[in-house]
Amino acid sequence: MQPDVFDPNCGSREVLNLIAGKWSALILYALQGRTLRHAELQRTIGGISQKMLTQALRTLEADGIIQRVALPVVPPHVEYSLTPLGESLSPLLTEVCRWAQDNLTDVQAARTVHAPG
Amino acid sequence: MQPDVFDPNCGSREVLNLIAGKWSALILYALQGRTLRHAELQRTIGGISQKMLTQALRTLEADGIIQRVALPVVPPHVEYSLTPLGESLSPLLTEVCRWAQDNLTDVQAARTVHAPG
DNA sequence: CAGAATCCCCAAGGATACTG
DNA sequence: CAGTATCCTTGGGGATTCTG
Repeated sequence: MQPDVFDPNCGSREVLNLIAGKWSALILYALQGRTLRHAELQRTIGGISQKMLTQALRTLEADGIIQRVALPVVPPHVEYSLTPLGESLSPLLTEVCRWAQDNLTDVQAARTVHAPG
Repeated sequence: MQPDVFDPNCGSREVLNLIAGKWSALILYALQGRTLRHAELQRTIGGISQKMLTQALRTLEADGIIQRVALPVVPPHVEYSLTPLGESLSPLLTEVCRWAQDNLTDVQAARTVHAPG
């Protein structure tokens, strides 16, 4: 039996929801091919709160998507990067982010047509 | 100035959030290359409520992603399909759904390692 | 700097009932 | 069949404060 995202009881549905989170795609996009620290991530991703960033990072780490490395120094120095599993997912979400940017105009035009007045 | 999903004030962020909705990816996945009626969509996507399906369809329609065709018959017959814009987005989300299915095992393994006991 | 903890609010979303 | 309307609950998520 293959995993099936159309099946609400299949684990792949959770995985999909993890990805569908408001911030996951942006975090993966930001970590594409580079390592960033907590503060750098927050600065890169405009509008994300510290709480949500931490929470998303924890979840993504638990799911094996990103790797967290804490250097034992004072003040703390924590680096986040993609795992191989994350590297395989990142390009897909990057594509989606790019699509959002590239097709913004078309979407806005559709909205105008659809909601006249 | 290019659209930038990292900018919280850029419209592309909304577009991304539209995609990031809990059901959008599944709906686009389900409509990949075919036309489905309301009830068929609900049957295909396990676990979605009628309310959420209708709501998501309305939003996707307003954003020019899907097309709604209501045949003037009794009882009502309404068909949903992708617009050209939707056709350009669908493959990307389909990839993400497939990734969720294909990498379910790895994610579950990572969770087990990460949360021992 | 990284993040844990707390408070609080609103929107997502489910369940149910009703309509053309 | 394809919705709309209503009620209600959950938790997503922001703001703020505190700590090693």
